[in-house]
Parts: sequence; structure tokens; C-alpha cells
Amino acid sequence: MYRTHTCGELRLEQQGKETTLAGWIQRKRELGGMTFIDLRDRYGITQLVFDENSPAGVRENLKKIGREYVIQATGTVRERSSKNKNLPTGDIEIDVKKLAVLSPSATPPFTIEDESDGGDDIRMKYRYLDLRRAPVRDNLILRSKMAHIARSYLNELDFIETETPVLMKSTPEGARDFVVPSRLNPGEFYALPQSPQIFKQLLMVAGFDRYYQIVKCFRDEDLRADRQPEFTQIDCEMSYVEQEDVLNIFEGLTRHLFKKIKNIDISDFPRMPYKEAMDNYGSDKPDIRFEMKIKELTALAKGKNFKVFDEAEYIGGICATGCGDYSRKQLDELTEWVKRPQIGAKGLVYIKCNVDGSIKSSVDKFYTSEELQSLTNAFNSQPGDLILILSGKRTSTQTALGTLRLEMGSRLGLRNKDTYRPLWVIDFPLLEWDDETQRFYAMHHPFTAPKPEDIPLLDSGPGNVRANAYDLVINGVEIGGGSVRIFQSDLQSKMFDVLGFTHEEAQNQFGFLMNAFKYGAPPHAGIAFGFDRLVSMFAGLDSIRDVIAFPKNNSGRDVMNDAPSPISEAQLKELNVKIDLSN
RNA sequence: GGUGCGGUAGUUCAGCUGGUUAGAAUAUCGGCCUGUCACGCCGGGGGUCGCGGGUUCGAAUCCCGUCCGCACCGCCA
Repeated sequence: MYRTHTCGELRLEQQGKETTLAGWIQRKRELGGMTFIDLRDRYGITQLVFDENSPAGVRENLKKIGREYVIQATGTVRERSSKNKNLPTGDIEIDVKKLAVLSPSATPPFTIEDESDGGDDIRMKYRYLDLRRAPVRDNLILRSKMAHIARSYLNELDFIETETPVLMKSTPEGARDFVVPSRLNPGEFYALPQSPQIFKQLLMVAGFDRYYQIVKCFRDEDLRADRQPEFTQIDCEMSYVEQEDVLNIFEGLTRHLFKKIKNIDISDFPRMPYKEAMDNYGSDKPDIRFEMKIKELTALAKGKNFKVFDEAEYIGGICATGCGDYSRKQLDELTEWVKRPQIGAKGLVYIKCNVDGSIKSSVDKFYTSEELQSLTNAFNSQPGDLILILSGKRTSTQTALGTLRLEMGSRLGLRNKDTYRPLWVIDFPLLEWDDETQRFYAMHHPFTAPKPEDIPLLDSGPGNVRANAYDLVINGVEIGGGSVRIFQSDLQSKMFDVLGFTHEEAQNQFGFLMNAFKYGAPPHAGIAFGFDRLVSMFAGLDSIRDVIAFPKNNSGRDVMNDAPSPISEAQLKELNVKIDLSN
């Protein structure tokens, strides 16, 4: 037996007991005749003590061992003469009688402590050492707990967890596929699923009624702090339900997770149409922890001979409460900030509402004080506030204002990590026009059902068709999304038609789905939660890397094992694949 | 594909308006220390300043290229 207890469980009650512990040496403190060792495992830290009364063999062994050695120690639990209130085991220590080295350790490349001295790069390279650190380990324990709670919740509601294939058919729509050559079918490829979308719909046709799966999905696109090439979804589909049923059930799951994990009651779960989100927040994933809504000023601000505004399609602004004392330097800096290519504004107009009631703006030349007053009135602004105005094309200006709003929210400390404000964004447009390819693309995916009342618009104005699609947004982060699906083969064909698929292309790529719909497809709808994002939000982290055991870096590499890597000529030959790097 | 920031001791960083032998902290090694828990004190070792080229009497420092990391834009149905 390697151990009788873990390093986190011994207390004063076990005083006098003989115990055997095994674990890693966190730290060794030598005080001459006396030595302390902090022994660590997943459960905690327990102090071992050695002194002149320790057996000679033990003292001999003690000299050899250092940080991160795996050792086994047997001894008596005893009360400490000076206790450590910061440790759960801080009242006791082990008077060691037997000491064995189970495994020596080289000096680790960074300190394995809660506050490590290691940077991201080196910690990723030695991820197995990083995972020994409590904060990283705790993130993964949280992840495990959340998965467990989600599973129980859905099982309780009669959902069936079903595995779907990881090797599937490539579809050119949407994200780039990861692709796997087939040895048995020369010249042909599988794709890794971007989501189990079609399979879960087929499970509805199969009568499973309620399906879920905590499942890996793959997208060959560029990475971000919140985007990995492989990521995990809580993927669900239900039959005989309408949008409202799906929202209610997954609102329930979300509430349940918040209650169980953080003991937080989510009171309000507002639903906000996409258009309202764009108009008021300049984003389809608004952070509603704070107000600072965007107001359109197009009608008010035009026609005063200020050329920039007169030529703009849209003029809008936000009111930054209490920022009226911004200096010229701060305003210039903010102007530079919105002019960065990431935001792309041409300039920034400000109106300062001074504490003495006067108004000062960057466009005083063009506007009388009454006219400026009417602009500030649109925001109900108070003395001491700062109005920031952008103009240009409607959508891009709204988006820029949305980004500026988030920045000002951050600067004003309005985005508290311990506050959670979820909402549903609903009524997304069904289609998005792409100038480059001169065609419509499905905003969600091509199986999303249009709102029944908008179906006639599919012919007259496809861009105006709204979808029965919905996103769950928490604190400005898109946590999940889904839709009511098309379940009629004729409407599905129509949809492919609008997307510019020929009959043959549709048949070739999705024929099996439309075929399935011929045999009695129930009405169905579904949703998928981005599990990594959900966990990182619960952990209070911005990067999903921290809640993934072995994540990829910025360029999609695993820096620990250096994947991806070339494969041998023999392997290539077997797969009938030739490498051509000339592009 | 693009923009910005970064790459100096095992590690985290300072040095960067060019100028003697490139520093600090921490880790590591040795010595002293019986109540430490970030133990303390004394001492030692440790550098391809990412790589290549250029400018210069002289480059960690300036310029060009390149590789790598991070953040973001494009992209992510």
C-alpha cells in the first residue's frame, strides 16, 4: 500500500495515529538540526518533520531529496507546537519514521506554486508540471464538476447521451474543416465535425426525442484567447418543441449551474431581439452588466453644415457617466484608440457636459449651444458626463460604438467579474449577404428555420427574413446558440435554393438529410453551449486555455509534443497523399 | 493574410538617447542555523542578449530580414 491518507485530510483528531503519505515535495526547509518538508498531492499539503531523533537511515535519505521528488513517508500524526492557520492541515505534522524515494525529479523549469514564476510559454511546454499547480488543477476540477452537473440535469429530464461520429463528411459551408485522408478509399477524405449538427437532427428523425452529448468539435480557423481548434460543446436537440421550450430548459440548466457551483440565483433572463442588441449595444452579444446604451443621433445632428456628419449614413453616441473631466490628452488618446485599424473609426466627436452646466465640444464651430444641448438631452446626460459620437456606415459605426462602449465600461469599472447578467438574443437574421461571393450565407447554419411569418420574404427580400435562432449571452460572451430547425424537405430545398446551391449540390452534400425528412421528421430544435467558455467564465478567466488540460497555442501547435508534425514518406504513400508546399 | 507588443541567466525581468567585465530577484550548488511554513544569514556557479545580415572604431542597444510567443482585425455556417 502506497498510502493510508492523502495530503489534505489529516486533522488534530488523528493525533497519535500512524500514517503513510505519498506525494511530491513542494518545499524543503532546513534549519540545521531540523528539517520541514511540505508534501503535496492533489488534495493538499501536509508538513513532515525530521530532527535528530529521526532514524539515521531517514536522515541519510533526507539529504538526497529535493523539489518535486515523489516520496513516501510513514510516521505519527502529532500536534504542531506552532500552527499554520493558512493550511487546512496546519494544526498537525508527521513525525517521520520511514522515508522512501519513489521517484527522483530534475529541478523543474519553473516553480510549481500557486503564484508560479513561469510565463505562459514555458508552462505550456511543461503542461504536466503546470497542472500540478493548484489554480490550474482547480480549473479542471471545476470543469469536471460542471460536466457532471450538466449531465445529471439533462439525464433527469430524459435526455439520452448519444455519441456521434468523429470521422464524417466534409461540408464546404461554414468553418474550414479539419480533414483526414482515408487509406481504404484512396483520394477521399473524412472531415472532423464542426458540430454534430446533422447527426443530432437525424437522431430526432430516429425518434430519440431528447439528445445531448458533451462533445469535441473541430474548426480549422485562426485561434484566439477564447477559440481553440478543438473545443467542447454541450450539444442538445429536442423534438416537438418550440423556441420558447428550448430557451426555458437551457435557462434552467444555466440557473442550475450557477446555483450549484457558485450559489448564485439568476433572477432575470431577458430576451432581446437582434436588432435591439445592435441598435442599443452595437453587438449581437451585449454586455448588459451596465447601461451606457448607444443612441442614434442621425436626425438630430445632420444638416448643420458639419460635412462629416452630413455625409454619414448613421450618427450615434454613448454617454460616459462622470467622464466630463477628461483632459485634452485623454480625449486625444481615446480618439487614437478608436482610429486603430481594429476599430476603424475615422475620428471621434465629443461633447463635455461641464459641472458648471456649460457645454464644450469638438464641433463647437458647427453647433449652437442649444443644438449641442439637444444632443446631450438624447442621453439624459448630467453635468460631469462625456458624450462620445461616431459616424459612418450604420453597421460598422454601431459595432465601433459597441467596442467603445465596452472600453469605457471597463475604464469605469462597470464590468465586475462577480456579477453575471445572462440574456437571450433572439430573432437573428436568417441570411447574411456576402459582397465578395455575391450570395447569401446562412447566419447560423442552413438548417435553421425562418420565422413562419417571414417565409414569404424568402422570395421578395431574403435579407429581411428573421430566423428562429437564439444565442445565450453572459456578460458579453457568447456562451451558446441554437435554432428551431427546418423539418420539411421542401422548405429545406427552398433554403438551399436561396443559398445558391444547385439541386445536385444540395443532393450531393445533404441529400441524406432531405431524404430522411421524407420519412416522417418531427418538428425539432436544439442548442449547443460552448463548454470551455462556460467553464472559463465560472472560473473568472478570459482564456479558455486555462480550462483545457492540454491546449494548443496561438498558431494551433501543441508546444509540449510539437504537434502537428510531418509524417513519413511511407505513411504518405499509404494514404496516397503528396505534399506540395509550392503555394 | 494584416496590425500591435514582446524574445537578455533554469525562471521572471531591468539594461535599449550605441561605449570598460551585461545586472536584480528567484531557482540551483556549498557552508551555518532546532519550530520553519515566501525560514534566515554567508558564499559560489550560471549568458549564442532568438537567429541571419547591415550601419559603425565599437551593437543587447540603431536598420533590414527571419523565426518564435501573446493580444487583436480578417476568418470563426
